[in-house]
Amino acid sequence: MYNFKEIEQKWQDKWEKEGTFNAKNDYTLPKWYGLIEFPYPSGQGLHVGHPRSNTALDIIARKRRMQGYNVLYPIGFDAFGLPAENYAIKNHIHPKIITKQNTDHFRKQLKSLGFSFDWSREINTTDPNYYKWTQWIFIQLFKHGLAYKATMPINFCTGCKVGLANEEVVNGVCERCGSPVVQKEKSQWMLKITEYAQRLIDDLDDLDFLDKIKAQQKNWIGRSEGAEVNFKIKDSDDSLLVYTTRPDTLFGATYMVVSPEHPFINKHKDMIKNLDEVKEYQEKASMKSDFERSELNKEKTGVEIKGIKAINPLTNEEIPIWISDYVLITYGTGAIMAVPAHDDRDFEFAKKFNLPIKKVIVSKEEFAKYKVDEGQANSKIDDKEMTEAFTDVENGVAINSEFLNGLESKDAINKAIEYIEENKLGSRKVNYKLRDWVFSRQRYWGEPIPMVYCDDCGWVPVPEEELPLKLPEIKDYEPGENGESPLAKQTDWINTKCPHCGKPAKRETDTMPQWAGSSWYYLRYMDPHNDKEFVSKEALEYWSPVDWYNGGMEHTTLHLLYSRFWHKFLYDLGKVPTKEPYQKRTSHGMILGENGEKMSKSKGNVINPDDIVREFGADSFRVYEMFMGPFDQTAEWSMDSIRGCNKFLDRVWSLQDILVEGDQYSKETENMMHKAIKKVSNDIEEMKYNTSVSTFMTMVNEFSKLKKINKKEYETFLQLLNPFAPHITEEIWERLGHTNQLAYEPWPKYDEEKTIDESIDLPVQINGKLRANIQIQKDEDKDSIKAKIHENEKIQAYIEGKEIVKEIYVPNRIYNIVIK
RNA sequence: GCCGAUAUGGCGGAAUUGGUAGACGCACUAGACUCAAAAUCUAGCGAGAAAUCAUGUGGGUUCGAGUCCCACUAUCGGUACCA
Repeated sequence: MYNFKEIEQKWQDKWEKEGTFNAKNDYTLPKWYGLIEFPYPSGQGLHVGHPRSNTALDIIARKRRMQGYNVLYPIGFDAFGLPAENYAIKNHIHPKIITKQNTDHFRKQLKSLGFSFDWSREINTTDPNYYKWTQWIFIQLFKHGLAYKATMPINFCTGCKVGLANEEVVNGVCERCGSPVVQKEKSQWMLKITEYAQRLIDDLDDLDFLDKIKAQQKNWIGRSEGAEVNFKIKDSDDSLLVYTTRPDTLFGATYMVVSPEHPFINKHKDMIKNLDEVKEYQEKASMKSDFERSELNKEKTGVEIKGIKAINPLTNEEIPIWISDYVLITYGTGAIMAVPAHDDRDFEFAKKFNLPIKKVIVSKEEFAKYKVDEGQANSKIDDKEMTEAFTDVENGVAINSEFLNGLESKDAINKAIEYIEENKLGSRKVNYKLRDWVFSRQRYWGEPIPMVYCDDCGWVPVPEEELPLKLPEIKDYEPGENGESPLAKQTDWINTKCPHCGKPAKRETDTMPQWAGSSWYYLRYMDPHNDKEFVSKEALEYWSPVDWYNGGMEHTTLHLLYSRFWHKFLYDLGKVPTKEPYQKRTSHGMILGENGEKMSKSKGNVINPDDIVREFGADSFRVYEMFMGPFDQTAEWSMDSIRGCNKFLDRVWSLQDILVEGDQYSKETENMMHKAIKKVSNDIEEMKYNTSVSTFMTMVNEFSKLKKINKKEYETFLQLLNPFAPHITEEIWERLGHTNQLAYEPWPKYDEEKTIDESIDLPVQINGKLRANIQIQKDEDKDSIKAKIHENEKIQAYIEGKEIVKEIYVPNRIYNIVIK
């Protein structure tokens, strides 16, 4: 048994003292920048999921150093956030103190795992020297019109008493506390991320992100193409604008629907005959939480707005207008034309309220069957027969639609838009699901938004030379009943002078969301102690972009999107040199408890990394997390398995007992050594760590079998294993007589020639079934192989008396005889 | 519903991308060492008496399919009245 406790402490101390892994400020060297998501220092301490990500990229960082790169592998803490604040409210301890305690604990835990972080660049989002620049970026956004105040119906969590971004609402309840979320009108700071929607899609093309991550980004942005069309209101100059992706179905629009919040209703209240009924419906809808609204989506509700009719611009028919909450004010124009025959939701609504259903599209098969002639209305297809809407764009042909008749849906859409534009009825339009980012939080523990409101000048940013605008020390963290920030009670702090005109003015009391600090942290690492700029130009030019970013799948939509947005904004200002922040993004799978369930305190299946380090050592922990399964997939924790990894390292240590001299690979191992170097080198790049570890195990088995390992072999082995198990390998390296550290030894090279076996155990199949193996030389002549095979007794027994149809030889791979 | 993924021994998982299915590890069994146990070491370990059968199910392509194609099923993750 090797003494991992002593060894790991020894090397960690040495690394710390010597700053072994600090990135060099020599900008002439080839660089590599690896990034892991900086942790939120929770009270629970490090989770076993953190080391999975950290070890994976640590391995790459360590390999890159051995390959001669100047490596930046930084670490910091994303320390603003609700848990610390909620803890503060409960226990009356300042979040700053909690955060400091948690951060110290995290730092100690991370250090005990031997990650090659550059601790000299540690950052913390709650440090005024850091959030100074977060505030600075906000001011730039404001100055360029991308930050604005708007009174918006926002998601309001009844538990946290705080406005939430759409992203923080899960199934209608608060992502953090699980309380119901209701709609509330509130003046909020908003960021115009929608302005970047198209670029956030387009620029994905040049990035090396996992496909599923790109897909998630695109889904979230949710681009759709269609048209906006105006429907005239009868007996009025007004019209109602709708958005549709299916302008080819215009002839089938038999009614319209507006969302309960639509201004149309108030505007025309004089014409509405059943105003009370409509108002009552509006009221009911506003009382519903998001949860109820989606919960009730099975059963549609609505009220007809009586007294007002719209005119279908293509058929000139009068159609009714309804109000219903299945139409959302936040998407498109907040109003729709309903085509019940070709939209599932409209169909359901029409069935319930007995509205006409008019079929204007049939499937290609149906179209062929009825031989519907172009330009001819068709009565053979009975609208009443429909039991569900026909929505397939790929397979539709227009009917009963005058000039669209006979066109396939895709062409019909284009023709319809052309017609609409020519006749000034509307225009082509692209829509996105993505909405502007609600950037205000009515909370204490976040970056103060550096804005001042002056009655005369409006919103004025805090002058940049006054940044950071520090978060004031307060005692009461409880948010106000109406959802105001706790800062709203700090009159001393609020009252200030207008930076513009000098008159008395008031500070913004909302703070930034947790996403803010993490939207640009990768930039600060490049130059963390700069007090003149957020990063120096030289550092940016040298380190940009992040070469490889790894983190959890839970952050591949929002965090990634938000930081890409900020980065693009900074790029437009000429402040950063690249269009995108991260060149490559990968994600690790979750680690579940031993019972296959998500680790949680309540389930009692949480594994504490400290216990694992104490019992097996950091190296065993690291090796196990890499061995447990494919890196990008969910894996269950197994104590038995980690013991196996610990045993493996014991055997690595024991190889010292069978060490012999030698400065060349021995004959018996040469082939294996070259293969192993190749395999491990490639595996690391593809994050196939589990098979790298099995390669190491196979090597140890082989050396044990040979009962010897020479110095050269041992050295190469240690070099390959070093990124995975840095402490034990450094220790043995030293014991082999080296005075330099393994961490900067050049990565071993392999010779392709020598990875190829000289003699091959060639499988021989008959009709695709394995029947024998024969020994051949590499690239042996086919005739010679054929002769050997036909001499083989086993084979002869099989082909005796049978007709040989053909013989297939795949050089050096397989030989197959087909018989009848 | 939509998007994405996954399915291989008792278990975690390998398989050079169409070429010997089950590498490596765990668990298990036997042996060595020990008074004994643990640890360690050695050997065995998909099913079947065998022919053979086996990579979620059913088809297909091929000399040859875990891998490719078609149609399903199950599980997991994300998302959802987005017109």
